[in-house]
Amino acid sequence: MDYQFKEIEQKWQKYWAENGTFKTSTDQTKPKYYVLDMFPYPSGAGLHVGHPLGYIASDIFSRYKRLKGFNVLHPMGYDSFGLPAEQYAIQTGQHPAITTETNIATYRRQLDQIGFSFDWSREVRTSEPGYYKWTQWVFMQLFNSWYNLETDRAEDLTTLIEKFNAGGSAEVKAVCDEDINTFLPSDWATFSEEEKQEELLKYRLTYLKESTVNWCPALGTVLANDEVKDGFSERGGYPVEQKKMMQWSMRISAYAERLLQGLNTIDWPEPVKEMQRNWIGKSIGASVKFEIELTQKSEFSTQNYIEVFTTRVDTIFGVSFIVLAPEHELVPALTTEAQKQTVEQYIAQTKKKSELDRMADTKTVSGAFTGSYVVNPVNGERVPIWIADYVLAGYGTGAVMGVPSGDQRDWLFATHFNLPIIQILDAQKEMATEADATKEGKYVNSGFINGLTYKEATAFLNNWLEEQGVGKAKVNYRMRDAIFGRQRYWGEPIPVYFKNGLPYLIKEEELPLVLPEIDKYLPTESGEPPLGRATNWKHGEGVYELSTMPGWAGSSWYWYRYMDSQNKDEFASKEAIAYWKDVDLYIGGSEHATGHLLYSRFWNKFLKDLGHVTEEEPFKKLINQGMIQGRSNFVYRVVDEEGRGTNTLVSYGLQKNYKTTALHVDVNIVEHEILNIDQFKKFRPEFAEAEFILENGKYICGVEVEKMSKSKFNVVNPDVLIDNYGADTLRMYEMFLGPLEQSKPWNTNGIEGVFKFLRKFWRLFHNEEWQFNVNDSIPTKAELKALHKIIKKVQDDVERFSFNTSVSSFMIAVNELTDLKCKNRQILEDLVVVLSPYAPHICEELWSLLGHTNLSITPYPTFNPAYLEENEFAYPISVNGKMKMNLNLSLSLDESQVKAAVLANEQLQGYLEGKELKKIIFVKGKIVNIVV
RNA sequence: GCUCGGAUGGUGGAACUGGUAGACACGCAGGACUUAAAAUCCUGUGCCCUCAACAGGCGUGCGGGUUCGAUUCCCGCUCCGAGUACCA
Repeated sequence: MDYQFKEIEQKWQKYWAENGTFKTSTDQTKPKYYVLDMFPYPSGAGLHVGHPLGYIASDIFSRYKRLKGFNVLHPMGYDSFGLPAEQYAIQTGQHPAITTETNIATYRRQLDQIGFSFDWSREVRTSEPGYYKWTQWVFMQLFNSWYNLETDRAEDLTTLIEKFNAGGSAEVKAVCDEDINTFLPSDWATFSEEEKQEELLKYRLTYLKESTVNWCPALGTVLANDEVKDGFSERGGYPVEQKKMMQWSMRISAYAERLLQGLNTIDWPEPVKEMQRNWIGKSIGASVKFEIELTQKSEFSTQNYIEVFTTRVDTIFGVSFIVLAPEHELVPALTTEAQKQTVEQYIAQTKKKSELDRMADTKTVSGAFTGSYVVNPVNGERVPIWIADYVLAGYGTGAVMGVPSGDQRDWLFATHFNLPIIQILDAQKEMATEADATKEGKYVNSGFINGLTYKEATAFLNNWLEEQGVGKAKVNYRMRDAIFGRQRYWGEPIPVYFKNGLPYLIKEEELPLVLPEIDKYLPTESGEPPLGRATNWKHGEGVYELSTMPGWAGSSWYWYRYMDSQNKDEFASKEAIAYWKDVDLYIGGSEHATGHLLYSRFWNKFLKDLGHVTEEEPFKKLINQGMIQGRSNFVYRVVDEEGRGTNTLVSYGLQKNYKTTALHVDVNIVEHEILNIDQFKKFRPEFAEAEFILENGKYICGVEVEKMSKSKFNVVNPDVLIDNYGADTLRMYEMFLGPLEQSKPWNTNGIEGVFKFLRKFWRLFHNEEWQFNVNDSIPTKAELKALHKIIKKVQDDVERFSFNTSVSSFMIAVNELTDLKCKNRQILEDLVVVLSPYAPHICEELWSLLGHTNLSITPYPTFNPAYLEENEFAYPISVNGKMKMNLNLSLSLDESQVKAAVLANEQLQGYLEGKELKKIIFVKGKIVNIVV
């Protein structure tokens, strides 16, 4: 029989499932290799052709590694908490768990028919209580921990309390809230239980705090910074506003430096690392306190200075003004009676501007003078205090020192408001049109640092400021703590209850805290989160937390659960973690660069600090597969004089002769841009009687690359392709499409080529009557050469994730062996093994026809370079990089023999015409060029 | 604005450390088989000049450079894509 892909694929998928072929266990005799895909959120739309791209690549790699003798962990699961299921529940009343279950079933069916080698016995679902029990458990560990700067790691809260008992707050160097109290051990002892809890909350790695949050009214929840894009929610695109709320946060800022340093130790794409570096946003500089001028001092009870953060402390003699963010807490007190109206007007004006306006409008200079002054600590100069919205409340201290000569924004501000511009470096150019931020030259107009260079001045000033107690060198990070609560239903309950307004953890034995049933998935009438509707959502006297965890909670540790997914006593056993350690290869989209991938690194480092895991970084190597875009097809409807659509459609090439409107047409009824008119009439019944203006007898459609979406009729469903060509063809074609990491539009046009290849491959093993036919002859040189070329090529390609080029090489190899009429068993066996990661079903079938079993763990054939060696060559040689001629030369000749042979060559002699032969250029023992 | 990535035939793309640019596939054209179609196979296919062959010229976004030799390295630009954005 010819290649019957359906039969073969069903047969082997069933076989793999029944025999547990890809079930993995810890095997100390083999080296481990952990290949992980970013697990999907099971959306209702099912998989489109873009989703499996990364899974296919990771599957090829996993299968290849198994052949290479590794014990491969390659699991799959679902990130099954999330907004869409909940939005659907709000609309229909159907429980999100049911929606999720249905969607997962679809995903599973679609994944299964592609023939992945996942170990499904390890499947995880983040919305299962058996799983989220451990997400809650991690939360509890974070709640019970603090970050000790002296040991530079997280520690259990008991060590903090010990320090409080021993030396009071002075003993402690921690990453904590700013408003901590200072107290002696004796004070601590007198604190009430409530007071102690309140103080400890400021140190916990997950803590409750009043903070400004991104509030999305349409979704009725807060969002993390990475879930907001340009002032709109990432999911749904609803407007987001700033709001002050009591919120759970994760003290990820404690790990800023380690998260930054860790990037140097992992093999990730540079753009992702760069994004994380920017997100962490480390800047090295100094904080400086500017004392507020005496006249206003009386108004300040707690603070009589303004603290600024600068990366250019060396420019401090050039300060001609101070700018505060309009929201800065000292603004009301600093504003003088005379300036009150101006300032209040300005604040009102900036408040009106939305986040978006403020971002778009970076050119207009605006600001207001408060009427107050500070004193520059280095020279005693009076410096006016302004407010302006180019200073952000959320970064640094919300205040900057204005140095117009060295900073372009300060320059614009100074120019606009006529403030002095002071030259500070002798090498600075004229500052008539812009600031000069270069650090060259020696300082001038700069008091005691005159004559120093940038490096000297910075070091000197940092010291000086610290000695005077008015400043110090400081490192600032842009990364904020991550908001950890969502006012939604479909997420992990936070294992906390409240007593006297303070949070307490439930006991570990009480885990999991199971999500309660509620009547409606909406906030309560009083505006509480949906969990407020649950009856008896109480812990003894206390009420449980009503927020749930954000979407990223469950995905921040899931790779550990795969190591031991059924464990009821631990999130994973010590033995499993010691064996599997970390993820060797992680494949997924780059859209998670500053979300999931950062939070996962954070939790991993935390778990390491507590000794629960062994590695500092969770994902050794990361690959971002490119996005598959949609490729839309269009038909062109002719529009009449009045602009109404007619019943006539004109082919793409002729449309410029008419007035037309473009209409999306289902890509599945277009092949090579030629419209299938019969199917089109069914697709759009209103065009059943339409007239078609054709070119060369065909209707040609227009093409555009857009996002894949139902409304654009450009979604290609893998099910259809598998039905027509089989999973092996789909797998190879997805790889053939182009480099894995490159984004590209999907185009089904070339799939025939891959299908033809698989059929040819099948035929290598059969005679004309479709009988299985291989022989035991001795392989010829040519056959061995073809085989070893492909062994080497695939090995090299897979190791560098260049899967597209191997597909081409397979085609060449099969063409060569077909031409050689190769039926040799030895050759074909090795070929099957080499191809099997790419096209596992057909290879399993042929492997069994060859009389073998256990293809998935058969050793990868050993490459023997001897088969590729050649002795005689006829190859072109250029002279002076120009002319080309063929010389038959033996590669075994040494250099002088080659020279003699070249000189003796008649053709060359004619060309040389007595000119001297200067140089012969060899590459890999071959002459490539002769210089005369 | 900044950072990163990219630009190669009609199309997707190949060329791994500079060494025959365009592999492989699609498409197109022609042919074989067939009553016909499908399937399969064969041939051609970067552009220009040429009836054609031979030969030649031009060719990897643009302009320079290094080199015996550049798609590859360096400098300067143009365009496209992604991320980020008043971060002091």
